[in-house]
Amino acid sequence: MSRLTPSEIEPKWQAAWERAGCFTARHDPDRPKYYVLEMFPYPSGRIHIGHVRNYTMGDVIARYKRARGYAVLHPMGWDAFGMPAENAAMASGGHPKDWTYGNIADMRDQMKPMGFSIDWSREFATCDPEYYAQQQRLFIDMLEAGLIYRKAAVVNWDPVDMTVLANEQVIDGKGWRSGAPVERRELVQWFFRISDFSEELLEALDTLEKWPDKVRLMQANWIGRSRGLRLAFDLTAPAAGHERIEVFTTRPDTLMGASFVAVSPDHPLARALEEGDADLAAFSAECRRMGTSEEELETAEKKGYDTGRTVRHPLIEGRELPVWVANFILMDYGTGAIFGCPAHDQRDLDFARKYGLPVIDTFRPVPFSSDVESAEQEGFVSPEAGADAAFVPQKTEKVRWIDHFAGLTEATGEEAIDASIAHAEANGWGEGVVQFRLRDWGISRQRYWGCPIPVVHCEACGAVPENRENLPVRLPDDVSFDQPGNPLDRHPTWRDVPCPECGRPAKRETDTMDTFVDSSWYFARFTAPRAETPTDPEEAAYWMNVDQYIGGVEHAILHLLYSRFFARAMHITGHLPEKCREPFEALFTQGMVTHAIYQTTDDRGRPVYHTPDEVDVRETGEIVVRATGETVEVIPSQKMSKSKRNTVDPAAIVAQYGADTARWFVMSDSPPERDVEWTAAGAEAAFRHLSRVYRMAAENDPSEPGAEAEDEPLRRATARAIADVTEGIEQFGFNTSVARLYAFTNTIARSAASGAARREALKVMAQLMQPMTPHLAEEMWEMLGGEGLLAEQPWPEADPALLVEDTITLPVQVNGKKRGEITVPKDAAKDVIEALAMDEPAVQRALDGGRPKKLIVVPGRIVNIVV
RNA sequence: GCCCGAGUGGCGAAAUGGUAGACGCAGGGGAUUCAAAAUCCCCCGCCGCAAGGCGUGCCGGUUCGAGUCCGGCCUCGGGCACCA
Repeated sequence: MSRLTPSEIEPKWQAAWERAGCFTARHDPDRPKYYVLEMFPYPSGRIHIGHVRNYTMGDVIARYKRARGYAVLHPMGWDAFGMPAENAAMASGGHPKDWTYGNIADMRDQMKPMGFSIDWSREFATCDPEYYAQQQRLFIDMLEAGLIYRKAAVVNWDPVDMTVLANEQVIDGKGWRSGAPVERRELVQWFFRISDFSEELLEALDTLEKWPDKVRLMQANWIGRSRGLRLAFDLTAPAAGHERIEVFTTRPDTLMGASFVAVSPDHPLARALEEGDADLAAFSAECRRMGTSEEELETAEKKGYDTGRTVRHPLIEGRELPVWVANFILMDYGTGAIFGCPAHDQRDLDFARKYGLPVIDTFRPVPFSSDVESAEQEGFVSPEAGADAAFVPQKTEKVRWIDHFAGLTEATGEEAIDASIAHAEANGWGEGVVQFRLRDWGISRQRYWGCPIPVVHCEACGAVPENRENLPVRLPDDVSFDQPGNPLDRHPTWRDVPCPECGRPAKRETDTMDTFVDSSWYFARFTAPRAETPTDPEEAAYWMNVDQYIGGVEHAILHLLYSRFFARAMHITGHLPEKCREPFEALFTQGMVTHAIYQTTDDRGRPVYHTPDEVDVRETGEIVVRATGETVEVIPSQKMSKSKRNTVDPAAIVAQYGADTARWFVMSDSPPERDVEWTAAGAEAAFRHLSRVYRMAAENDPSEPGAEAEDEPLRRATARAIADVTEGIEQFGFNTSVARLYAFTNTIARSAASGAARREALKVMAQLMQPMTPHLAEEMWEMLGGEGLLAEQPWPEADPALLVEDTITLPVQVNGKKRGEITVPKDAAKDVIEALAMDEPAVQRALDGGRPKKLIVVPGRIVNIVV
């Protein structure tokens, strides 16, 4: 019996494709182009099954589009800068560069046997000096275009290791290595002016029709456009040189319910007051002993400090409000100061209750019945009357106002906000403003393994960009990681350079760029990866935009938003054409592959993680570390990540069953957009199926006679399979395409048609399987006498005449419940269908003598009898 | 805490508002075999002898008809600006 042997056929066909140059992207003005891109990987060391899933999806699209006649660009590269390389160097010696390039080599070696139709000649890593040289050029162009500036910003500071920590490295408010409580510290850093593009980035979301709605919504919320009022509260007595506090509010309609003003600990007034108030200074210091993440700020206990100062309410003569410093006010948003209206904001209410501040209703619900005077009579308890829940109705809901300054009685929140802003502007006590949540993008990182910021600091000339002919500013190789902090800071021969402008002694910028910068333009670089400029205009004009971008939802906001900003910046600086302002035409966010995490703890109580192949499941169900027998704690599934070691290595599957089986397996079963919990069962079944298909091709004999009458149904089934599989691929429903191919296999296997007819069906099967299992498909194509390489054949077309069915089966419902079925000619008249439906015995039984009130016939779909 | 998703048999899942469970896994039965492997065929949501009833996380609503649309919850996952 013929056997499928992947270890023989897979290398054979990979070599054949290579020889024929099938996957080299060719700029061909006579053909439509198609650029398919999967988010490039971080070279962590091993590919995991999530990568296989991601790149197989892209490969299915790439191979399909090639068969459809497109000039396809399908490149691969490495997002190669970042912290893990430095962590590895600190943990086990060695150099980040060696670690990174070693990992890249390993991962490339793992990926090539997968048979992805990638143009490897365009490969690059972001840590290649040739790449980051162009990134530095972009930086200088953007600096000159006014898109970059410097300002102070807070970072997580580890006071023991004397180093800046990433949010990820702050665990329960402590540094992950030192265990010391982190502090917030201000550093002067470089920023991209992404917030200048807030309005545009928001509005352009509407044009991204082939993006998932959820991603557009997440981005819109992130940019966070809000209309509100800016107004000032005058201090009753000037304090530390301040006479007023400017606040921004999105709910100016609740101003009559204001009962306190709160400012951020970083607000200039709070800082000034610290001088003469040791308790306040202590409070603020405590606030600063906290990480910088919004999550930490928002989930921390809300705390405040009464400054003893007061402000005057702008509209109520004689009302004075206390001024508090509160840990939940962000200096980065609005003016860093708010007024609190506890009756209509839960956070303010919690704060007011905690510190005994007044609660004043400004509106109540409109009573449901017309014969009562107030909501109270219907049992509503307002916050002012002691309720623990703030009254926060939808802004579209009508409420009854109490003594509103603009004279409102009943109005929705939206109407009230508009009226309030209009009133404030007309009477000169406030100004309507549009505020965005989006902040400028801070890119300075106090680390070695990143793209050096090409700037020199000169005492006379200030921050001066490096001369372009001196690019790249290369990372020095002779550095050590035996002490914390940035090795560039303690590298005098690299750091001390003459000023590019005046030539006097100066110092290089030792911060490097955020790695998000690297990934914000790599897609453009792939169009001309060896160009001496960031892009080549002709290549960019031809290949851009990315027609289909594929990646994880976890990148829905930051990476995609930064890339959208960068595309605009590159257009402004002349590196991309106008049409590239939105660089990704279509986006598909695939689900993550998740797996349980196996954790033990070391003698200091710190977590130790174990990979799935390091543990055994005992008969009792207990899961233990194979080497030590220690019982592990099983943490529920999360996305696979190197740091949690819950990754599954596809190498074992590939070694046992081959790449096609791994590819087939990750495309089947789960819909691509959904997360999938990895289980090893099923790979065996996938291999069995591929073997079966292989055998059917190997054993096909075209001279074998068959029942002539069976040829036609097989041709119909073939046409149906072409239509359904194609639709599945077009709609990213790869799992349904796979299901259709299973069904088609069964149909062929059971068909009594002639050998020749079966051969034709099997050739189509090979064509339809080619995107998913390319090696098997080539082997079949060859065995079945197909011309040339299957990878270069056009996609099969379904004969429309064969797709039409003569009769259809209609379900018959009684009161929405299915009771029977009728089979009718395709174009049966409505009254014929009605009569047939009424004649069904099961229908008669369900009617039970009742008379039909209404008969609904949905042509081609269903009959519903309403009694 | 805030923003965004997801939830359907024992399991992975399918289903333009129109037959819930296609296809696959696991399981059960059978054929072939001296036996086994491999292969092939059949059954397979739950309750019920059956007729039938109940079923898409929970509660309510819209509709002739809801897994699908609307409102309110629950659970799980993603993001929260220095993980990538």
